[in-house]
Amino acid sequence: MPTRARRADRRGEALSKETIVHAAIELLDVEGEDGLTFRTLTARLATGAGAIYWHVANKDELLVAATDVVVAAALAHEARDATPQEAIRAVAIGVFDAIDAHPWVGTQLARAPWRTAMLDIFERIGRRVQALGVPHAGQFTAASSLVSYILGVASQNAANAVTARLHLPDTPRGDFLAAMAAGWAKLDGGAYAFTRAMAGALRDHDDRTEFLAGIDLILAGIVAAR
Amino acid sequence: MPTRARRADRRGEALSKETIVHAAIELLDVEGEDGLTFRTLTARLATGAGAIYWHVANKDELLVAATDVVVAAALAHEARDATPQEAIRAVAIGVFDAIDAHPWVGTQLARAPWRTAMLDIFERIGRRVQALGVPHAGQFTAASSLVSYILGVASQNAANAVTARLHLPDTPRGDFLAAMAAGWAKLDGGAYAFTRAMAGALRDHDDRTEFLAGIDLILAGIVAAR
DNA sequence: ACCTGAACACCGTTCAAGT
DNA sequence: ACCTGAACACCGTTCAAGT
Repeated sequence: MPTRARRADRRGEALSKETIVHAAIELLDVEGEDGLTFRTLTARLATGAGAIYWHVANKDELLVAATDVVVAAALAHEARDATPQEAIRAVAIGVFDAIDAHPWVGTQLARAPWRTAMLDIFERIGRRVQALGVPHAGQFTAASSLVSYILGVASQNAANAVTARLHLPDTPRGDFLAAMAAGWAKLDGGAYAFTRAMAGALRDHDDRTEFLAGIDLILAGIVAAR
Repeated sequence: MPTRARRADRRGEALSKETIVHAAIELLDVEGEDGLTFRTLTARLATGAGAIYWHVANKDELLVAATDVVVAAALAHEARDATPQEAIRAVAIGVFDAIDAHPWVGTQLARAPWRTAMLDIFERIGRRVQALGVPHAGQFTAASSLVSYILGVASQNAANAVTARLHLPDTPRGDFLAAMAAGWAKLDGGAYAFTRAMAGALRDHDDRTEFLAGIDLILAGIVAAR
């Protein structure tokens, strides 16, 4: 009975959109962005391509659903009795870490905006912007600037990590930064005077700290404009 | 003589990396991100796939080179006798408009960071951050926050435009925003109270103005922290 | 040195056929 | 209603063969 044996492979779970999305997330996490194909997915779920298409319209819908699951998990717990600034930082770090753990989410958020995932982030941030006392006319700008910054930096960070892993696997982050900083230090002192001077800062910086420092910069600007 | 006739198709120009990159840019602009394939490219250049691979290592190198050309053009003219703030705004708008005109550049900058294109933007911004009087220790954070914001928002904007064009072709921007705002206005008042309240702001906002307002927010934060 | 174009190893998606 | 898996129309890339 091949059918029984195959069903057993996904532990008796019936095929459903949820099962499919979770298998997709696992493939994306383990094998990377290119690791998810309808062939790897049908193999893992021990089924045919048509079965997946019965539950899901196409690959894009699958990616959107997977992104929603990860972002929802990242936003799952809300910090109570925190200042608006602390709460905004918490959301930012939550999204940052989620994208760091699932780099493909960064690609996805950069490509298909204003779906559920992004809306949830916007809502979370926006409430805290209101709590900050920003007048109504400035709330849209403040919230969307923060969201854009968060998604932009986090995605770029993830892309960096993927590129680094691709070109120099098994290289510790520190070694990679040192190598890149060495490259900056060798740049032309005329055309790239600033970048060159930043080589040291690049080598010693911490992505998360830097990310949060940028959030604080925007928060300071929001408070100053208030 | 088929060879002569084919050469004539690209107006006597010999095949070179430059010719190839320019043809790629044209395809990307006219046909969109998916419009560039080695088949459309060989058809346009009236040659074989191997000819292109002789000049270019792979599709990724082609995309990177195309991005560099567009960004270099966007940064071509530097504003003289401008305040640092004005100069930063000018760079930001230049990149924004370039990505708006060539949406595929946004995707590219979000995926393959720290290549020439991004480095050039970083350098331009960084010099003005220095001119702003930011102490050395804060320059890296300030410059990379600005660059991240610029690329993040501009890319998201481009992705939005592409999505809109894809799903609702021939719909004016205003109609699209109105439809989206109507969607926001219908959101659940509990879970999405903030987003719902922003429906009006979404409908009436201008992407460029909003983008610049975010830049000003960060600039205000940088000046406040100085 | 540079170009040709068929061939290879993949994709996402469809669909007649099964249960 | 749900699943199977072969088939279709594509991809990027390679490579023996030409000039």
